[in-house]
Amino acid sequence: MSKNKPFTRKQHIHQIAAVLFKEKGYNATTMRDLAEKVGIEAASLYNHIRSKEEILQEICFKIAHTYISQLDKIEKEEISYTHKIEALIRLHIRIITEEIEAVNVANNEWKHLSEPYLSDFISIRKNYEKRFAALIQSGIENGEFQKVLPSVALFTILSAVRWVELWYKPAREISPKELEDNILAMLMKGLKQHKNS
Amino acid sequence: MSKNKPFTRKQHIHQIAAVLFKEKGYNATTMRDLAEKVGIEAASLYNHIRSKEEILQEICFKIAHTYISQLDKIEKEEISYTHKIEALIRLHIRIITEEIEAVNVANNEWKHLSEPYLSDFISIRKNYEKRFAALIQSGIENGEFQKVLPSVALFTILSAVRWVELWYKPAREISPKELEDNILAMLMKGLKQHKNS
DNA sequence: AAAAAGAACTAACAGTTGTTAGTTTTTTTC
DNA sequence: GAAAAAAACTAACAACTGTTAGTTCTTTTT
Repeated sequence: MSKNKPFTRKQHIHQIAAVLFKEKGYNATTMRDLAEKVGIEAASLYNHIRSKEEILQEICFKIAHTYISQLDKIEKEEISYTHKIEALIRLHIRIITEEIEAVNVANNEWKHLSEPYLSDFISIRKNYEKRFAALIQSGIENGEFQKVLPSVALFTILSAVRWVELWYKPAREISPKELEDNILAMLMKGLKQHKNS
Repeated sequence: MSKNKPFTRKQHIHQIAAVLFKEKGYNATTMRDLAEKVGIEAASLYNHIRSKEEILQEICFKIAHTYISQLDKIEKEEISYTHKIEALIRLHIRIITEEIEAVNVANNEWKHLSEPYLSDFISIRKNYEKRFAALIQSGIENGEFQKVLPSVALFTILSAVRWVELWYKPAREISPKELEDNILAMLMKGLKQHKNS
């Protein structure tokens, strides 16, 4: 029972698995692929994990939990809806740039979860979207935002920040901060020039 | 040699394959799954197609061609950059709502293409993005658009319309036209209320 | 240093995969 | 209606899959 190490072997396996799941997809990644990258035999993986799907489960739910716990915090803050939405957009971009592989897996490979994990994951996600949409709705009622359909605004925002995941590379010439500022400008102000600003 | 039918068996196979590839992913869809949905034995599929991957190839390149040919047309029209970008956004939404399964496959399963198709597909796509970004760039230089990074604007737009593919269902209470209008409003005007409009 | 626990190994399994070979049935052509 | 072509079938293959069993080596604990 020794767990005072900075990185356990299990975490190491998860990390490499996330990279492979992202690159090749969950189904196309074999336990032998994974084992090779880790530097052991496929059978040896089972000293650290219970199954291939367990890896996927832990990646997906870890990311889901990260988003939820941050949303909890933002909901409680006493700031304008504009600032709440901005905070959420920045949050998404930051999580993506920090944990790009895991986020990608959670976004693209969750469908390979088996029940009851699949249903769980979907309902966690729906709940998150509902709460996000409620903030937009409040901002519209408040007069802070234009009268758009909250669901459309929600998905426009969520998908806009999601592209970061497909596109962002640490080596890129643009910093996460710049990225945040530019995306925020696009989403909050729109593409069109306004005569009075 | 009889090809005067409204739908060939091959087209039928492609159509069902697109649905399955979308639902379960390319790798998780077996030829036996596909055959069952078509109503024949797996081996019989090979009277109509050369291989499993050929199906994926034809789906991906058909969609790529649809986008490219429409972009060709829009580039040539003599309208403002604002109208060109709007036309492109509407185009994306329309293609997605009309061919939702095939678009989903082209967007999510292309990575399972083998060479040289993989490289081909990637370069077609990059070329499309380059031309789209050039239109945004011109609009900025022109003063029609805000000074955002063209690449960020490009990806914000592309990803915003892409979510439609994950979200749109023909049974939904919202029509494609409404969807277009709402997304356009979000992207062009932004979420925030402007005092003078 | 002995004992216990952890983590690696080899070998193999049972099931699934895309695909081919060879044959029979159905449809089209003349 | 005979001949040809198209499309279905059954059977099977070789490769690959996740995983287990049993064993050996290495590290930690006492």
